[in-house]
Amino acid sequence: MPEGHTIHRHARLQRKHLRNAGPIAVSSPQGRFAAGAARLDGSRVTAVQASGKHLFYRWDQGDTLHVHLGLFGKYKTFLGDPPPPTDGTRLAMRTEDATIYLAGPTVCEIIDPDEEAGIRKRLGPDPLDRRADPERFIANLGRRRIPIGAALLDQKVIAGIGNVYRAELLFILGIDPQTPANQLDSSTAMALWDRTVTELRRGEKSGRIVTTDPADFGARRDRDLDRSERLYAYKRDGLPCRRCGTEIRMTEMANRLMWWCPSCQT
DNA sequence: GGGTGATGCTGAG
DNA sequence: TCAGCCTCACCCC
Repeated sequence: MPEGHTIHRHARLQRKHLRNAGPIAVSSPQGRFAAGAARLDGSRVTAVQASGKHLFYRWDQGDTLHVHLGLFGKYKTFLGDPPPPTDGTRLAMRTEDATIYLAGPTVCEIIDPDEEAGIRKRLGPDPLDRRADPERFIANLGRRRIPIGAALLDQKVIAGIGNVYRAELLFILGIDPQTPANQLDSSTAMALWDRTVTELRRGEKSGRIVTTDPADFGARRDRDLDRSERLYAYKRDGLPCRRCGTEIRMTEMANRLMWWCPSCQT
């Protein structure tokens, strides 16, 4: 379930359990991270940081653990006695009161400072980072001729947007996904950044992606919405646009499926 | 119980 | 451009 909001949420929630807990029991039930787990076992976590879709854990013996969930990766956290790990559990971290299981990540590795610098260098500004500079995002767009629908998935342009938010943000701002990135005027680009910040923060808080207005469905909170009510465009091909009634269309862009309203997004 | 799709990304060609 | 990787939740019998 991982776009940037999920990763930042994991960082925030796991920080509570891991940071300044006692020594952490680290293992790799599945075995594929056995050497790394052995190296971390019994150490303490001093920080958990999210950057785009990457997670970095600082350990007091100097190591940094790097995790990227990819498409399939999932965390599960249990308070008290955890159930036995599944066959796919790559990493288990256990403190006195919580156990965190990680399964299916694309990346779970111990890295050195140079490697971390390399990863960070490849990332554009992160809308969930309060120190992020929107001007960098605008400058990045200005340098690309690719469609904005492709640029938003490029983590070097902006870090943390995934396939759902790409479709939703372009719909909300009424931007045709085919528009070349360098042809967005700077006020539109700034509005796109601002809305991205708003929506990702909203997702980080609630733990789910909701871009519609609950009030439109007679609901009070994001969590009260049915699955079919949460989004404007994503996976709604063939259904009427919530704003104008035109059929939502589906196409492929940057190797991923993309949904948009041909009448609202021009 | 089996089949399938998924909110990601890389590296080979 | 495209195959490949990683795991599990969900859907349909």
